Amino acid sequence: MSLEHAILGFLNYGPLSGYDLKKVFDTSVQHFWSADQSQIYRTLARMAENGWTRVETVPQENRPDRKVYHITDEGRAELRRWLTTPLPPEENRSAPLVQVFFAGQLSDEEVLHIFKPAAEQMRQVLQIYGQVPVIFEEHIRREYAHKVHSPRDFFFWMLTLECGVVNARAMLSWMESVIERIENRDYTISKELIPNLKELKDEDYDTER
Amino acid sequence: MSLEHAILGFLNYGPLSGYDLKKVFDTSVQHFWSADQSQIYRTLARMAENGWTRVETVPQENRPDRKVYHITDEGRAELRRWLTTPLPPEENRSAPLVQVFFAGQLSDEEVLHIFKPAAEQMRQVLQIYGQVPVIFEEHIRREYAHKVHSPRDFFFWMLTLECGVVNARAMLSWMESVIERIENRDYTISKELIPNLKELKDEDYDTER
DNA sequence: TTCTCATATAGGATTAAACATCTATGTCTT
DNA sequence: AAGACATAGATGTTTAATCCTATATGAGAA
Repeated sequence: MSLEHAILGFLNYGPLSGYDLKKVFDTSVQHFWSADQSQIYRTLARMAENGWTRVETVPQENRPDRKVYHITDEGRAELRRWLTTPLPPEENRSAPLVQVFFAGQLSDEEVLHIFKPAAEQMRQVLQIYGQVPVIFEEHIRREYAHKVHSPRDFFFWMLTLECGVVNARAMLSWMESVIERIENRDYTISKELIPNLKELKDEDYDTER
Repeated sequence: MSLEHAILGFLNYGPLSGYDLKKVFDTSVQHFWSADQSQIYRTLARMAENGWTRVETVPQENRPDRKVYHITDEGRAELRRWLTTPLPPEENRSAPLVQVFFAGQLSDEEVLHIFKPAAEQMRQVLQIYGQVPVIFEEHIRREYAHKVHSPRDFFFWMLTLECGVVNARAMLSWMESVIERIENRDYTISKELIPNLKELKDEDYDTER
């Protein structure tokens, strides 16, 4: 699980409570790792049992005590171990691609009715990405200034955004090319993208159905 | 859940057993939707309770009975409903990006030690994608020829591959650009990709640590 | 005055999935 | 003769995550 390691990564910049962590997740990594509030609390509790974190209970008046988590030496070791370990290839499950795979069972109009909102969604994602650095910088300047260590840290933070933009642009232009082909009733596959494709001949199809 | 709908999609081409389905998943959609064997059986059982499928038990000698699942009218209706419903935006969790985000805590060499295997992995993925149409076509010609309906069906199947290739290429060239920048100790963010980025000045950083 | 928002933590229920293991047997290879 | 592989199905356990709800209270807005 990476939630644990993401938490360790943040705690390594300084101690935080569950509440703090939720805010940090939402304002910095939500574009590639969303975290549920209750999940954060539960994970934090488990990590304290593991010995990766140490809890400091800060009493407050008229409010539940803040439980501030500090990273321990074991936690730091685990973070380093994980950060330097190449990850096994992810298998990405994509529900939209399931729709595409079975889209032959729909009419052209219905297919476009799926692709057009999806393309529009991608454009919105790109817009949101455009605003992430603004929000992120505000946040850094206000509350977390003391946690920005160096331009090099900042570089890696922004790389994750770059990755998102690259991805979203690639998806968008692919979707647009699909929309164009369908509108032109041109059901051909890009030879450039899929070179090993032999064209199936008519006799390969069961035209009975 | 899309596993249900993927199963409905396949059953709509013709009745299949759990065992058949596992093979079909592994040879056609594994590049964007892997399915666990036990998960398939359980889902199939649930769907039969739902009324989306009907079970036909085919006795065999010296072997467990085959339980062949047929799609019902309700199942077909549900499939259509789902296929024509635009999906809410997916939030993609990416453990590798978590590593990138916290890579500032590592040395350049250690970062390259993550990125280089990742890039190599991507190249392999692209190689595998190159062979998918070959395997897929063999499969179609042998066992599932009767299930290929039309060039249009085939078009959508191959679109899912196109998408994978587009994605993998985008990721690979991004990774290569990151590797290059790090090797040159050039920690700059692409202005073309992230235009809204104001450069942080030295006084914005806490140089104490 | 009521309502929402912010602060702060936490438990219950449910879900999708992964992982391991089990039951049977036929065929093919070493 | 032993082992691997294919056929065919199924259960138990654990994990990560989501959703909903509960407990407290202060501050500010409608």
